[in-house]
Amino acid sequence: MAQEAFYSIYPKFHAAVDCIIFGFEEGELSLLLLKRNFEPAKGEWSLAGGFVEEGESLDDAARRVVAELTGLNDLYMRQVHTYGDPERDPGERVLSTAYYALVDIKKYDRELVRTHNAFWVKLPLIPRLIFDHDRMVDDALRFMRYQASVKPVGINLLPEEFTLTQLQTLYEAILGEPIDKRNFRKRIAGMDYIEKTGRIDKTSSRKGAALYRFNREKYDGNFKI
Amino acid sequence: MAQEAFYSIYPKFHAAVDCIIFGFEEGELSLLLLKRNFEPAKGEWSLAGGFVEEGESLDDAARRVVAELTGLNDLYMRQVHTYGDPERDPGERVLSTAYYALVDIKKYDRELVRTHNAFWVKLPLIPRLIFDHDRMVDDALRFMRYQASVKPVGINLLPEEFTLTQLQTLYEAILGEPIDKRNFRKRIAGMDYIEKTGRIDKTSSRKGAALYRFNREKYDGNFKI
DNA sequence: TTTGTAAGTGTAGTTTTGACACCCAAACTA
DNA sequence: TAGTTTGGGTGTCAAAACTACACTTACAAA
Repeated sequence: MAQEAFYSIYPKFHAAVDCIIFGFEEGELSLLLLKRNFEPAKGEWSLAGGFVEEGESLDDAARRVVAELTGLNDLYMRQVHTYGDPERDPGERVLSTAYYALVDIKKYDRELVRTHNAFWVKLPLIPRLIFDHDRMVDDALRFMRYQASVKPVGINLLPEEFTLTQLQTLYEAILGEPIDKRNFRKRIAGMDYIEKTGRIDKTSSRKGAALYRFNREKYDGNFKI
Repeated sequence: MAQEAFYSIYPKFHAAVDCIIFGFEEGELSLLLLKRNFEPAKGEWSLAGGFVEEGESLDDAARRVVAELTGLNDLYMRQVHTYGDPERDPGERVLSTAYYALVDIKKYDRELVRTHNAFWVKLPLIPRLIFDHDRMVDDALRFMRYQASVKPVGINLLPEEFTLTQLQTLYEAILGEPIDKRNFRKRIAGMDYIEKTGRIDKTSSRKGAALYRFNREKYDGNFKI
């Protein structure tokens, strides 16, 4: 294309994506992190990342990186921020765009994760990460918390059907503070897009707890106008 | 550096920044837009943009682009999003990171703006923009509105000293809805970081209106803990 | 001195939020 | 089979936050 001539005098850069993959287990948020058995920074901990390929959008690159590690497609993912400090990667200059992903921690491909030498690490135990990945985690966590406080994205960390106690524990983990059970259930009762399935979960208590599910149609109907 | 070998097999891309420059005048938000007298897309309207240079961070590139157009440094600027669709620029592939900037519309360098063939356009009159710049404006506006609802970033659109009526009109423009005068003033009265200067603005009314200023120290003291 | 303009001020009703404690259903055990 | 254990489920009241609403004031200009 003739227009290429306009751009050719400008520099080009490597472009990467780094993914903050959240899971939820035993009442705590976890991140899926790589103990790198490859260069650069072999032996250190990092986020799951990869270079953007020709003809691939940033969003697609992030989806590919997460799918290669977990076997999961169709995850809830959002772009967080792009990091462009010339010194951020000590090797060569790389622009990196961070995405967060929410995973139902029961579902990922354990074999894939093992072969990548990746591990779920609970939030308070996160080790120091390479480059500026610590900051990416901070920013992603803040952004995810904000989103969770505004719309029910947290649902993506739970199985299709969940109990209200699970949902409350999840939100306590996300927001980092205890929530009053009755007030919480009152609020949920006001959300018609979180609906009883009629089924009962018997694993968590003798009495059994009602299972709920998220109804996307009702939610979109309420808010998309 | 030896590590460069790891990256050299991956593609490189042009990286650009595009800036959504907000101003406030006559009770309405405006954007500073370019009527392009240069290729590509000569004759069409676009955001102020530029390519990232070697050794320059994304933030610095955005500051440079805005400074080159307005003569202003030290503006309030925030990264909005990075756009990476391979087809987004019909010329050649370019990753573009959008930033918004808030300008006191009294202060910019008129000569610079004129030579760039740039114009302040009130929000409802914004023309169709090139590439995906329309979407960038949407995203920036949504993000700026959110930030303004949470912290007093709007202040950056006003002169150092301002009246409460100006401030209210500004917030009405940002939020797009009328605000009750007494409730607004009650709320502002509760913010000790918006303080009376003791001076009076006589330009807007016969009676004269008290001038206020934003006290950054008090604000940081209240919220940075 | 009259008139016009924007500045400035308080209250009462409503809604939202937050604190708080007990009974229930079922399974397990003695 | 009675008793115990465990998490599930439910309502009220007080405080705080928010919303609606209308008149007086100071000054300048006519």
